[in-house]
Amino acid sequence: MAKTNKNKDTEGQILNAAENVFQKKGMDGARMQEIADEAGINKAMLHYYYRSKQLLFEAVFTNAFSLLAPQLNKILNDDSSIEDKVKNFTHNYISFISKHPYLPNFIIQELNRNPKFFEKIQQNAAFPTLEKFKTQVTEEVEKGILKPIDGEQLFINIISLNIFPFVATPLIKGFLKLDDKGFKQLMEQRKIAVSEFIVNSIKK
Amino acid sequence: MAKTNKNKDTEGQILNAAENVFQKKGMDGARMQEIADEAGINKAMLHYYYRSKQLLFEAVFTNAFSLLAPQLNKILNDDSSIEDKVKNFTHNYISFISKHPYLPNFIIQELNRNPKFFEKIQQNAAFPTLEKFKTQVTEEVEKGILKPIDGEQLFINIISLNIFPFVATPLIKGFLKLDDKGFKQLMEQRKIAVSEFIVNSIKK
DNA sequence: ATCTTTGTTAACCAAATGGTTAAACCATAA
DNA sequence: TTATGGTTTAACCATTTGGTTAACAAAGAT
Repeated sequence: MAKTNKNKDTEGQILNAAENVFQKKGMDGARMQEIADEAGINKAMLHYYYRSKQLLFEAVFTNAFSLLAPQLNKILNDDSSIEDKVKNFTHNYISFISKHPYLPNFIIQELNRNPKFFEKIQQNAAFPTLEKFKTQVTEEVEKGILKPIDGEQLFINIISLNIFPFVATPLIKGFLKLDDKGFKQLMEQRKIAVSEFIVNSIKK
Repeated sequence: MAKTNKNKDTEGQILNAAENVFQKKGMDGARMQEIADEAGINKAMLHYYYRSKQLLFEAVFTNAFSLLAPQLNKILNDDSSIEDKVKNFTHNYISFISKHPYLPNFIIQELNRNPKFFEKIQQNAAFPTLEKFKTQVTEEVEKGILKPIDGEQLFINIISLNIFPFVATPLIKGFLKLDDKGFKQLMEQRKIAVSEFIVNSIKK
């Protein structure tokens, strides 16, 4: 039933299927049988390749985060100005997430369920840190490029504005009375609207 | 085990316990036995008063949303200027959520699990609509009080900035290397930081 | 006092679920 | 051809879980 089975090998098929099911239903809601059905194989194979539901889930989770991490690095560790980073990140991130709509909610939800998972993703090679971004904000404020603002708060603001609509999609669609198409259009507009909104606020 | 059992009656005790468990673990992760234990009663009582897990869950869910709805009405249907509403809402909402930290994530998560629940909460008497807010933004833009901005985008921005940190708490705590106390302080600062950020962006 | 309704419990049940096993399958190297 | 090793399957198992039942207690109602 899986649409995009790039992998011919069983192990990859399982991971693909597990991604679909876990990201839609979460650890608690997912069923091993459903993953097996989606992969078109016997349930015992899941255990043959991944031992347990927990381990299969962890494979999916770290995999998911390693997709997201490089996106965050673009705003945190790129060399351009804050203004340019905001513009680029907003544009790129919304494009990226439109292709992986379940990703942010999945990660946030499972991190809420078990905050210790954060340690697991921290081991990721590309794990992003805030340091550079914070000093850069301080510098640009001192140089008079930006209005005074705390780097941490700005970081939270940027990711809030970009990520939240994709986490709370049903809520937004409900309040704004949008169907799938309308929501997509609105997110398309946000590529510019959000960066304008941020730049308007911080640029001197 | 429940800390705040204001209700002496069994039915209320069950609802309190169910709120605790459902909001922390979600529909799929919650166990009827755990709710019974938390309420200090027999599991059969849950079914005696609420028939099924599904119905008990729905009672908790609509209850939770009816706490949140009046908060949203403050920004959508209050009579003050946009600037004042932003300031008030930001301040009040962050205070409110600090007392109910599981609320926004619970609602968002369960709405993702089953988007049809939106119809259920729409029947709520105090259900907020966007109409007034949108026309008010258009008016203030025309009067030259605000820079040109779309009302819907502004609404999304406001709730994103206010809600997201409470939905993605473990992520924020991880990136910013904060403990509980540090996170609380940061949210306290946001009461002013967020409204400044928004007002800076939209005020002419 | 006794009947009736409501509340409460322990024991029980059927279905679902994660996980295991033993046998079969199959490619490949000797 | 036939061992050999990894791969796959159907059947099975133990536990968990939402839900039920029948007996019992408490409290009004008559």
